[in-house]
Amino acid sequence: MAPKAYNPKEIEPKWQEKWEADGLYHSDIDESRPKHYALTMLPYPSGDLHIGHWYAMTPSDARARYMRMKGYNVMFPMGFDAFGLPAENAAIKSGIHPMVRTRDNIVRMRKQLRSMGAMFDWRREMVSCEPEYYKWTEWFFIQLYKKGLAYRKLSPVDFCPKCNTTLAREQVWGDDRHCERCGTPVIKKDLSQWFFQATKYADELLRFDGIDWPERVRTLQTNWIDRSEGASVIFHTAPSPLAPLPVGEGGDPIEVFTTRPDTLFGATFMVFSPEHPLVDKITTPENKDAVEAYKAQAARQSDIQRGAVDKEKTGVFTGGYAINPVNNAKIPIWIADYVLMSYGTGAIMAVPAHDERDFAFARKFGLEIIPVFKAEGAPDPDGATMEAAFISEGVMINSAHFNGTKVNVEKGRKNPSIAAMIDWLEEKGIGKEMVNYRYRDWLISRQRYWGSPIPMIYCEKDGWNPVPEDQLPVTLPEDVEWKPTGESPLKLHPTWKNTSCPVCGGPAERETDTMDTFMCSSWYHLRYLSPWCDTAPFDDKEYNYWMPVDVYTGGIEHATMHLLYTRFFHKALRDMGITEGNEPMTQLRNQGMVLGEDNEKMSKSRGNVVAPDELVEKYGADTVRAYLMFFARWEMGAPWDSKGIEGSSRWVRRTWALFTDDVKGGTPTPETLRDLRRKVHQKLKRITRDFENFEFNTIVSGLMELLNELYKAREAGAAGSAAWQEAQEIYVKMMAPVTPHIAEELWTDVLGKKYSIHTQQWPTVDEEAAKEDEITIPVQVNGKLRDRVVMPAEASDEDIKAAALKAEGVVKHLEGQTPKKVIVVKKSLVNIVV
RNA sequence: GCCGGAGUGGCGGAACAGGCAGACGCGCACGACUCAAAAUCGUGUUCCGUGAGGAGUGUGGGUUCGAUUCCCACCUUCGGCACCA
Repeated sequence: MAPKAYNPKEIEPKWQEKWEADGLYHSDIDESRPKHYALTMLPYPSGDLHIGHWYAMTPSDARARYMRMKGYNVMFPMGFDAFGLPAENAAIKSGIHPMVRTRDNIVRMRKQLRSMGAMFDWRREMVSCEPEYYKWTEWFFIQLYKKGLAYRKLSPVDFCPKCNTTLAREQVWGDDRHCERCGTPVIKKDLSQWFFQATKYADELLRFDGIDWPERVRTLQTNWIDRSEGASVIFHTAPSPLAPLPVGEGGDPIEVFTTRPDTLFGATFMVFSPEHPLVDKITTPENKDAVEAYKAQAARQSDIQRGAVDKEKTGVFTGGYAINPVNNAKIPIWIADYVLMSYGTGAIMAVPAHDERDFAFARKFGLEIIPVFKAEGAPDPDGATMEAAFISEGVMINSAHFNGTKVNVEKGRKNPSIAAMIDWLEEKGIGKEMVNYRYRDWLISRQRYWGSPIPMIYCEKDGWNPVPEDQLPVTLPEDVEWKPTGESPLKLHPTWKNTSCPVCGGPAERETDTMDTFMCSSWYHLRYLSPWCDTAPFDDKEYNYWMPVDVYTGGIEHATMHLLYTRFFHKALRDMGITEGNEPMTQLRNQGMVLGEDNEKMSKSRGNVVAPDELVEKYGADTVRAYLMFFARWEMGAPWDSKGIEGSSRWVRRTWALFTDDVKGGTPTPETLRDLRRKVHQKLKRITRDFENFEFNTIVSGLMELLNELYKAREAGAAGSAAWQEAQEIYVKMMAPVTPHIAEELWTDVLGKKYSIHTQQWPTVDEEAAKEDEITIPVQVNGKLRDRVVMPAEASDEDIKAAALKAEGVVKHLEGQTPKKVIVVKKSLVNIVV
């Protein structure tokens, strides 16, 4: 019988259908086995599965399969993050309803996802734009509202004029502050919107106890939150010439945040942000024109202009004064755009002697500079002549009873001078220890249609109230007009917003903004637990068994957005008793990006997009899977190489040939069989380790090496022996997570083993078989390789040393000299020093 | 400026306790098979040198018998943050 040719087009759909029919990848609660919840970030249903999706999902799938073979009860679900701007923008252009388009795309992408041969349990699929899902997104909003974590605030927000919607801080990218989605520079708008109080959890979000997340992500999140320790100090406005008041009495309080309270005695002026609410009040008539002009100019400038670091300092004097609470000094108040309303309190105490910015400002405008610490032992510096702000360690001066206190470079209370000052401020009641964050509350509102409705109702009499929970979901109306107006189409709908107040029953209006889609993706891992559940967002039984997520995989680009939101969400729910544990995802791993062959990011406009469907058509899914795992370090990514896939294709076909060639066994020597078993078990050991460590490229290269060994062994007549049978079995089991279809075909049909390969146990290493009998030991003279000696594995160091000294290459290089020292590294190397 | 990755052949990469640098694959060269090509198989492939040999993991130093691996300083590059008080 002629061997059957390798035909992925036949075997891949065949097994996919059988696995599906048998429910092979269904994951159900099974208390007798340890659980493993493997999660890969869900796609947005843009229409086509991209090679990047394959790159992200294939190794995740392979590892989930490996864990299953290791004996875990594995859940590996898949779904769609289906709300969002692109569908709505497409609707504005084409008139096709986003729901229609999204559902069509999902049908196509499901089919493409199935072609990967991944072990997704499709019974657990969730789609975030379906009312069965967003009912619970709304429910969560209400829970957060009831817990006091949702609030409404009028605030300047970043607004994308092209997408016609507000953006969260993290959706604004780049130096030119452009929209994450469309690249248009954002503008500022004042809108009243919903926020979640994520900052309440800032400190906890900085802790990563008990979770195995990459250093890189932890750093990004830590920098994003940017905790800074210091103190809040209350200054007061001083009596102005127009309204004289006794010093220390009256005046408006001015709260400032400072990381250097120990420099308070050197605060010689204050600077307000031009938008600070007290500016108008303190400005004196003679300064009014200049102040107004400066405010107008600052307002006109974009954030990028204002934010330029090397920009020359600008500012104007308001005519107003403040009282420094530590020494009652009367100090002038200026406004300058280097003070931002969005950080701290929008006002600073300026200490020019010890802050570079304040120093530059003081020199430019001739303001007083008083040094309050100096290098130990140095003469007192003179504020009038010093050339730069002094920021190293030293001792305090010019600071009343603090003089002599040591100042180091530590932050917060670790610095003795700061600790001493904070204690004193608190005792005197003029300030207190405080922590400030760059992190902001989460802006939820989007002036858009295609998102989950915000289930809130406004009544003239009773204000804002949540929709009663038994009336959820608030569904999106289907008959809306697509107009890019900057308002939600829900606002323009003639009747949808009209409702009655849940408190008084009188006429009221619904919130017409919808939710940020990050809200949907903050809890999708919970919906996978029981998407069939209609009485709660998830079934507790499923939660208790499966959660937390054991391995979460996805792109690094979500580090400060999705991953931070989902952690906040989990912690907030925990505090309401809805979830348990401190973190939703125990282990996180990030994959890199597949670039185009031109080394650029893949995009339609560049024409460098690689279509996975074509590759599957040409090579089969197994080859594409193997290549994606092989061609780069997973966490790094690499540019696509269309020639390289030939290597993976060759490996798959050579594997097929090895198993299907009609080759009779010979009379192998015992050494051949011993060698074969050794190679097999050594590779098994390494590949097992690589699966544990997410090192997918070496898993495939290891399989390639083993295949080469199998060919050699067959050449030496090993076919048909027991060792050969074992080698074949272990080889197929090891390739099963990587190339599930061909592995199944070889296991079930070619070898005739019991279906299915994917329910087999991962093989165990026979350490005895893996051991080397003989070892080749490199011998160096002065660190340079000169010869090798072959020794029995159990040879003593003495024997190895003796043999090494006699080796031909060594003798030649010793040239009769006596070795000073001979280093024998156990079973690995000899170095002779002369 | 601050924080964090990464620098190894023509290319992707390997080296997992500090111990043979370049596994595996792509590409390339030569050979076998073929009328020929493709496919397949085989051999070779870090650089310099005919050779013995020498050099070599971004650069410069250090520790060590021995450093891609550890330490110090720097360069390049990618990503994040940035007048953050």
